[in-house]
Amino acid sequence: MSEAITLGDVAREAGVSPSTVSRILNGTAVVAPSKRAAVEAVIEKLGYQPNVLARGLALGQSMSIGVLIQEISSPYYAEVLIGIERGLAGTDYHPIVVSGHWRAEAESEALDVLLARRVDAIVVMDGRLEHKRLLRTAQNTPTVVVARMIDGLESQCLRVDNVHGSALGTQHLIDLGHKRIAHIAGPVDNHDAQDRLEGYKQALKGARIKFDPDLVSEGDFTERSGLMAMESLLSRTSNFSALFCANDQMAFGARLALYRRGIRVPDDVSLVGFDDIPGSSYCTPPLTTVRQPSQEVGLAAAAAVLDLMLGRSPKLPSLPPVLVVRESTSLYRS
Amino acid sequence: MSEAITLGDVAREAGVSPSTVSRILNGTAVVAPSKRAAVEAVIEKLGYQPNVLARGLALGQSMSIGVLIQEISSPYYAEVLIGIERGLAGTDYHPIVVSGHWRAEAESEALDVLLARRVDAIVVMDGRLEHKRLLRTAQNTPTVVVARMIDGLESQCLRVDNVHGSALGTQHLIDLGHKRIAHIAGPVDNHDAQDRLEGYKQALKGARIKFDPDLVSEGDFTERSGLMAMESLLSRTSNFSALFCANDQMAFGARLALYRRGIRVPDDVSLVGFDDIPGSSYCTPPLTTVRQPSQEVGLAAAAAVLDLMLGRSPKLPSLPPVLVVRESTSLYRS
DNA sequence: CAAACTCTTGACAGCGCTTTCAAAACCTGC
DNA sequence: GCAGGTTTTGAAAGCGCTGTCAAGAGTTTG
Repeated sequence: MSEAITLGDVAREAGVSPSTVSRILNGTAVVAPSKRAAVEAVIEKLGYQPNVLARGLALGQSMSIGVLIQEISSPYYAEVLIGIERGLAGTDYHPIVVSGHWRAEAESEALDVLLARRVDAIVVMDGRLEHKRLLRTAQNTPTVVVARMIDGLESQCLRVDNVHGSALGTQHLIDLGHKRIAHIAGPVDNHDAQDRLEGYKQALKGARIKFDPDLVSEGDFTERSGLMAMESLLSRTSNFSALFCANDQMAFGARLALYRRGIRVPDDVSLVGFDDIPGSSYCTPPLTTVRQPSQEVGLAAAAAVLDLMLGRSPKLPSLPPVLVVRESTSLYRS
Repeated sequence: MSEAITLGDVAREAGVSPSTVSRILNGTAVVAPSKRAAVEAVIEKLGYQPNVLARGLALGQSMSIGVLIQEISSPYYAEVLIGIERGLAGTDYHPIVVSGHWRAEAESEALDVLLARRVDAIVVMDGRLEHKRLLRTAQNTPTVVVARMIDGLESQCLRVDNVHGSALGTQHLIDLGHKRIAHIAGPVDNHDAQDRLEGYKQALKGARIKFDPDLVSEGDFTERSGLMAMESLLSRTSNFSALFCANDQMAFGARLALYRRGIRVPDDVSLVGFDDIPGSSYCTPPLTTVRQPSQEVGLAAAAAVLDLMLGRSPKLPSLPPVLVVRESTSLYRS
């Protein structure tokens, strides 16, 4: 493992001072064309790459943005991550991502990892980390919170309108003539899940369909939980013609439960999900769902932290969810 | 944005020298219990967190492991990433991941990013980066290559036996009585894709079924390409009763194409995929597939770089693919 | 042609930490 | 109670880079 080449090596080889090399590298000042050429030649020859860490130490900037997500394996987060990656492309900042696994304690440790690496800004996605901790962190490090609303940090929270999106999905079912619409909700302690349940209720109310608690079952956003929620629902009743799930992954699980019982989608029951993860357009039948603009969320989060670091107040666009009608829903027929 | 607390602050506050604090932090030497207690109290009180970057500079180690993947959105990579994350948990190392998007140039830039950050080791997954570049990099930085075989770096390449796995999947179809077995292959220039095609051929040969080029169609590992490949295949012939896809994502696409034509799975055609990504057990019908132990791959890669950094020669286990029979395959009936 | 500038350059301190080295403090035992 | 040995501790240098500052080189002007 040969030692890496340093700026000093370049300087010596080119017969100039380290300062000069630094200036050329950063364009901090004008240097004589001849020296510039010489230095650039040496850099090329030696294959020199500046040490970002050392630079960061000197500048008091690490040039990295911490991203705290819950599960890297979740397609939804993956999409947002892509957005962040793209939003940071072209800048000298790079994301470093850690996962919290939906456990406050693990999230806290993950946050420590980011802080210890002196990330210049943080994007926190979802999770159960205490508000206090988040507020304190935001005080010292520019922070943007996605998919959560933290009191006292409103201007740095980026959320899509889940209530509205959920109403959209439910309304679609209502428009197709369905009256008995079941719902598989997310974890009760999750803000998004609550909002989606709320949107479902609102849409029902708007259509003068009375809310029936028996028609809702709870999952935890995973496929597996969707399957189980569906089964528990079916064991209670099969008196429904449509199902709205709080996310696509649970919709997949539910769809499998239906398949197992020989209940056809959309012929026997219409199915609507939420998120529009990449797999949703390729399941059978392609899933009608409420699309969350996940990449755009990532893009916006990246833009926001960039703004924050420049001392500007970030403008967080409102990203409206939209209904994507595919093939898992059809007209109600008795 | 208040300034972060430094080791010096702690030292001053505790009335000891920075060296002493450092020693306590790292357990580098014995210090008087009284001072240790004092320092620890101050650390607690101030909420001090060591600056990993500064520490890295002094030590010549960044405490981070670079991971070059192709697409963060690919479920397969996501799984491997989880493995790496877990394999690194408990150490002081942390992964920093960059994506190459299957483009040699982008990969090269991504690698530069890692090198500029002076990562202590690198895990390269797949991709099209030139061997030369990889070899040169490996010379200076401990490197493990996953899903590729680089001449001259064999002992640091981790691959699963794709030929064997593919034969397994094909053989399963043969065992079920199928004779006309189609194949949707991956990109010809991809090593894994080649091996899987090879395995398919070998299994056919073993069963004395002659290979029919008309029955293979090429995709690029995405759902979309699977759909298109299937359509092009179907436009050519529908004289097959089974389909083996080079990965699960293409299997999903193919499955959709079949669905669109009203061809039932597994009743009309049996379907086998490769990888066993998380979604595969929750599609309808759950997909029979050849499981790649992706998390284990990540775990092994992590263990290997850790070994490499300690100067030990890494032991890369051979991780055999296994057939996972689910519900997308059934006995051949004419 | 010297005075008065302006532009380019290098020396040096410092970012937060570790580590070497030598001094200070503490032990032995005689 | 002190020589000799063993710990514990702090001063200082250094990791690779940037930024300040003042010196040096180069221009312009009266």
